Amino acid sequence: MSPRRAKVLSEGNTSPGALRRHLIAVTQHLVAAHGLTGLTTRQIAREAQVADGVLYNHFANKDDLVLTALGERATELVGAFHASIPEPGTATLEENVATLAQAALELHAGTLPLITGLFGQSRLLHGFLASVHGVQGVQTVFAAVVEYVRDEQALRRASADVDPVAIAELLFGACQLRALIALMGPAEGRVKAADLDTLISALLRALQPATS
Amino acid sequence: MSPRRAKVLSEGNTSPGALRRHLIAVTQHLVAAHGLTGLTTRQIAREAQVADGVLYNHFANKDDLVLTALGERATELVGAFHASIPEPGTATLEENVATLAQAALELHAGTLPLITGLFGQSRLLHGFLASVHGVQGVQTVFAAVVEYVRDEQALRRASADVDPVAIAELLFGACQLRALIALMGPAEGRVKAADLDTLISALLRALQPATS
Amino acid sequence: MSPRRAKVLSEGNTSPGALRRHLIAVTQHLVAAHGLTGLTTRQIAREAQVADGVLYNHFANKDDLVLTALGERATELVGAFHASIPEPGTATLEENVATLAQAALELHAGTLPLITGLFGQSRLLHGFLASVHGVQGVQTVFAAVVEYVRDEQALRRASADVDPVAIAELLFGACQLRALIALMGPAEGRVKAADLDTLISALLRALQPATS
Amino acid sequence: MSPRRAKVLSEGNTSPGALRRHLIAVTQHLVAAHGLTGLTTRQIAREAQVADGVLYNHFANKDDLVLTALGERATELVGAFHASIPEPGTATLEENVATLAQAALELHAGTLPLITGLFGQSRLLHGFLASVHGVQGVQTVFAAVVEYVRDEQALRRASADVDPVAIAELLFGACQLRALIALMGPAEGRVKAADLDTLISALLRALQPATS
DNA sequence: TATGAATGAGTCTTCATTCAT
DNA sequence: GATGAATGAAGACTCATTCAT
Repeated sequence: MSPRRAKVLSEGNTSPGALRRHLIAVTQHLVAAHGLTGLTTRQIAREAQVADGVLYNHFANKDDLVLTALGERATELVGAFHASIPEPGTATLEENVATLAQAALELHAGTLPLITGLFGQSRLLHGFLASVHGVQGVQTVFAAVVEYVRDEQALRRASADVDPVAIAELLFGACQLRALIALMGPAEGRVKAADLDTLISALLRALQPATS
Repeated sequence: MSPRRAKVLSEGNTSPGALRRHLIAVTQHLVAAHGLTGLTTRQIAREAQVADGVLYNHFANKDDLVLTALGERATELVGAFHASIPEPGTATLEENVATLAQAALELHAGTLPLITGLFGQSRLLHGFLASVHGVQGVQTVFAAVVEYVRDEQALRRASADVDPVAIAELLFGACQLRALIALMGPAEGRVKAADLDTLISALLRALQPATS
Repeated sequence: MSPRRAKVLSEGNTSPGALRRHLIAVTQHLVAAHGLTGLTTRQIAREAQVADGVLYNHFANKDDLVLTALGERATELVGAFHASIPEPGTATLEENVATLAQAALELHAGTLPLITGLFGQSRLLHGFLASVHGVQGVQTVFAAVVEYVRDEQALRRASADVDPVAIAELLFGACQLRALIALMGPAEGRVKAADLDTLISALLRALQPATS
Repeated sequence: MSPRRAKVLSEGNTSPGALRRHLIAVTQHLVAAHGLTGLTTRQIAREAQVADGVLYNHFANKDDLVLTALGERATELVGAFHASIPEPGTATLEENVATLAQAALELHAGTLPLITGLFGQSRLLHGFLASVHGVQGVQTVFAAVVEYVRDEQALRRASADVDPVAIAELLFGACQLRALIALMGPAEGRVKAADLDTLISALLRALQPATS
């Protein structure tokens, strides 16, 4: 009579798209935990406690599911990062840079495991980039940091002599490096509250206005 | 005494292990061009213009070949980097940082495509790390940069107030970031002479001795 | 709810595990007909009129299928033999020995082709022995004959001077010998009603009570 | 100049066919030790300390080598058995039956591992049977036992009422059974001096002349 | 004749995808 | 929509055989 409901979904939840969301969540979880490389549709189905075929009722194919899951997660992470960007001129520059560094570390720690298996699979990679460009693109993240630095320069809290893009590259790069190294270690306790102090000090030296 | 030779190998090349080297080179090329993920033994064989089974006359299995190829290439890149490290106190600090940055960019641009598909395949990843640790390990690269900075600090050409490790992280991180972004672009013309000037300026600001 | 059905299975046969049983039967047939040595998964699939991969939907791997098929068939044969063992003291000793001999011949004729390819493949061999020991073990077959002889000795229908184990060895051995020789002949018409009369006479001479 | 000599062969041994014999011996050894199933040409070559290809300089192909090795060994074993057959009328019947039983056990213990992997490979099996028929065939072994029994019957040392063929079947069968069971146990210490006393007693009962 | 690397058909197995129910 | 067995194209690897030297 009524369409069969997947066992996992609580009985009350018959809203259309509930299973779709469940599959996305499971996929995100599996990718974050074990990477893209070993991921099979059967694993996803089993972890989701759902039949092997359901996937194809909600997605065109595996790539579609994976890309959707990755895209959504990336959008979340990007959103979280944007929300963390401090208002220029408030607090101290040091506090703000620390905030940015922490946020950047979390962004990369979250992002890197997702995309690590994407390179060399151009179809997936470009699908991912396309899906991420559309919404609140990744490049906006970088731009936002550049923007922040520029604003602080305008406010004379940062030296106008340093290139804001270079600062953003140094900040993001160091965080990405740390995230990548963490990825090579044991799977547990990936990033947590890393000690970013020395990095921040060095960046502040680069930013500091000329001591008149 | 002399066994059959593979058709691909030029007639003059009868040196033992020629095909082994050929397979390694082909594998390095394929990994650099398309990543580890889609790499199949048949692809390697076809690209090498050789029968499917040859691989197993020279390597224990696919992993053995891949690890050997990756390890050799990494060792080459590491060696090239080490050779580029300037002597502290010679030339100007700026010239030296520029040299280091260029070398770091080349190192990461060469390294990243190799290891990008390694994450999530712990067997391969750890095999790779083990094989690279043995000789002139990767970690020595980072240490060498730290060492260089420390030496310049001792020579008073760089401020003693900045953490050498932080500088190395910023330098390597920014280069890795650029390499990763290049990886996402069109497959051709990966690195070339990148414009590192703004990065170098920013780093120099971080390094500069207090203007007394 | 009802999944796709394999084309081979008659339309009426929707019982779960039908294809599993089909694969087992096909495997038993192939092993009985051509032995274990040349048996490939593709042969099984083709003979079963089924795709190459089905096997792995129902069994962990080829060994699992083969062991299951062999174990089931052996259990059947052992069961049939046990059912044929006459009640001591009933009928005549000669009739009973004839019954036993016929049953033993059938047991060995059925068993020998199954295990003939097992030697030298210790993994399979031990798997088979383990799987057969569990239920109504093979060794119970031998013990049952020994038991029968002992009972007839207690009833004074057989001489107490002869070793029951020796009688069982002679009986089983001769039947195994015939089964092996049949295996070497043309593949068709393996056993049929063999002429066991002379064997039975000889065994009865060994069993006969001392003519006082 | 002089044709290359295989390293294993002592330098003095340049007689043609020496390497051929070496390969046969190695093959016999390997088959006896590990059976036919896992036997590869490379194994043979390595064990023989010889290049992979030599085999094809002395034999048409692997089957030819294997069949030759098996045939020779079988002929040896058959010869040894024939040599053991006692002269009818000499010694006691019991001693002679014991001698025959021991010889039969050795024959089967040596033969069975050789042919165990042959069933189900009709090409090999029939090649083997053909090669053994030619010379001093296997069936002559059985016939010789029948003959022996018949002679003892003529000498009145064995009852004329028992079928000599049946006696031979019982004797050979029991020995084959023991050899097969030994094959299923641990690989070491295959047969050795088995306790055949009870078997011999039982056979003697079957053979004993009517107590007039 | 001996060498031993090269060959490639064939083996077991995996896995994204389909589809009858 | 949901189910889960069936499908079959690939993938890694083996091994008897060939052949230039």
